[in-house]
Amino acid sequence: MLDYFKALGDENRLKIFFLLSMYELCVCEIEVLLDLTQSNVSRHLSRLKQAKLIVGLKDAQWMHYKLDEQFKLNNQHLYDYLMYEFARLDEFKLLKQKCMKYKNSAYSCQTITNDKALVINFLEEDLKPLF
Amino acid sequence: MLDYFKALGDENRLKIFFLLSMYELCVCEIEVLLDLTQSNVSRHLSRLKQAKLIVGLKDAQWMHYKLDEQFKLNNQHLYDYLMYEFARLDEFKLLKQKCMKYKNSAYSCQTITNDKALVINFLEEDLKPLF
DNA sequence: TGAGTATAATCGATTATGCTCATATATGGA
DNA sequence: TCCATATATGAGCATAATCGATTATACTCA
Repeated sequence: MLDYFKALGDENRLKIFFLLSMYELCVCEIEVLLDLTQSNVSRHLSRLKQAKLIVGLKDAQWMHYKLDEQFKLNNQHLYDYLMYEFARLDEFKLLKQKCMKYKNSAYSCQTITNDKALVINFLEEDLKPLF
Repeated sequence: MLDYFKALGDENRLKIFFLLSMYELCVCEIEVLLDLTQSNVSRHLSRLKQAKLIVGLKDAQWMHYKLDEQFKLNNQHLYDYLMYEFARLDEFKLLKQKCMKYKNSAYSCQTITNDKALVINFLEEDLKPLF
């Protein structure tokens, strides 16, 4: 319980957890979606993995991360709480838009880091304001 | 949400929250039940209060703290999760025993700090091992 | 009003955390 | 084999959190 709270008690890790609650993503995708450095993302993912909130799957040179199914099953109330708040808060709604825009684009794991700044910019454009 | 996780992401604060989920308690009682210094307890209580997890009520020179009812109402899933885990984990079962032993004793807010070390010792004695 | 006590606030030392930069490891493909 | 790319990790730094000790404040009661 303490490990969960510590792991989720950081803004960036909470956002990463949110993204992974919607899609299985690799490090470079999270990097772009949250505009964080690679080493930073990798470290946060390690902490989430260590807390058994997420699991990593290696595919060629990419590491894909997703929520740990055991966590969901064994912590139903906490999971429900997280999903409820994610669906309710504007900050996460915007991030969801951004994530969907990426998923609907032609970008992928293989092309996303060719021009990171460009993709970050593209994803920021024209998000529907919620406020 | 982040504030809740940060506030509960500390062992001592989680224990304090647990104690207050059972009983309304004052600073000196928490001090003895968890064997922490006064300033330490006071600081942790401030953080929990700041996160709107607990509320403080002043009664003469004593500050009594208890869970914030609004928190319970507005965060049902998280609250249920906490109660479920508290009821399940040995660490909290032991602490509950200790707390009940105090409540059933002759000690009170007024007398508990006369000989702090003595009361701490008394409360530690003969707890039923759960392991 | 003054002594005693409970709680809060403050200070400095220590430790933990998050970040960046640089480097190491692993994989795929030329 | 050699290079490019993806990820992980170590070093160093800045900031924040934690803690004990001390001081300040607020309250009670004689």
